[in-house]
Amino acid sequence: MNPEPAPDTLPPSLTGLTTYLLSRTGKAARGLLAARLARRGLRLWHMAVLAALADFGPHAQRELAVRLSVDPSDITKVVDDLAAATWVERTRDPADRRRVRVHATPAGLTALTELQAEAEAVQATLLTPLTPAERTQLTDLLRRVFETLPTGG
Amino acid sequence: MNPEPAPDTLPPSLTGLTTYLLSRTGKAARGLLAARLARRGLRLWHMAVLAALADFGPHAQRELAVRLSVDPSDITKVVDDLAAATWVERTRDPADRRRVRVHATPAGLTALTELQAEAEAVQATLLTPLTPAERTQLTDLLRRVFETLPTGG
DNA sequence: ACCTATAGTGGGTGTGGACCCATTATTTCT
DNA sequence: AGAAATAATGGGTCCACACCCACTATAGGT
Repeated sequence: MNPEPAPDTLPPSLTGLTTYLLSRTGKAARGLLAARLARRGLRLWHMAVLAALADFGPHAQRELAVRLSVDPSDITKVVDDLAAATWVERTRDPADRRRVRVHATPAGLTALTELQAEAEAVQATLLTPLTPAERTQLTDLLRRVFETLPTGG
Repeated sequence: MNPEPAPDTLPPSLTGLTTYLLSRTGKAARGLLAARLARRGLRLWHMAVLAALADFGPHAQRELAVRLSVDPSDITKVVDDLAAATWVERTRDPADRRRVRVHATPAGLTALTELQAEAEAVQATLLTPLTPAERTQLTDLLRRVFETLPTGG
């Protein structure tokens, strides 16, 4: 994650490409957030799953997998961790006992709020060079690009 | 790289975070470009090294490592590949015979132009929802964010 | 001459992410 | 009832990336 490595000037052939800028700033954003979550022993998927439960209520694990476009078997592992932290609970769906309904606990919701605060802190760091108006503008442009993404729009 | 996985709606708690949008669109950008380069048996660093040589002329390998913030031993491997493709040539620096001067061949420069075309194709795909004015606006905002990045100016 | 520092190289490690398969329990279809 | 589909789980694979160390060759300082 390239800590402090004497950043000579990069080739304009690269920095002139929006693709490159997106890729690099995206990686930085991801890295900063991941680092903060790592301090709590978490990864990005933990936050994503919590967010899905908070926004849309209880899910079967398979529903989580579909919504977040993750392999079901990986969802199992993420939910394992969240359950160990008492942030979510698993209950067999009585209507279809194959399904495991996952719901966030109050502690889980509180935790999510903290994680979101972390994300906003990263955001503040990242966007310092922009005025508030420009920040919302950037977010807006990004959201529109994101929504029509080839993979997962 | 999540090909076509039934993209249900994502949690607004996530999509409302600029950090998240940056991370995701950045990853998509990187993924699309990497996929195109992979078809030619290349990775992003190959393009980066070529770009550095094209923009700033011959480098000692260590200079490349510093400029691009890559480990010197990894630069060796990238230059190995580029040399095998006859896109760069290595020559011992007669003034300091420890140094290996790397310079791009004409073939290498032509190749770079093609790679840049690939990058612009990705860019076109990615930014379809935006008007030309908005695209330059996005690039502009991103460049400013990128230039003040915590890691790698 | 001697010692230290630097450039390049090869080989290796650790991590995270995406992916995949086999197994078990349960449901649905016929 | 029996067959086929589905949910969850545990186990692993594969790959890219960043990183690090040991070694050789050369240069520079004293």
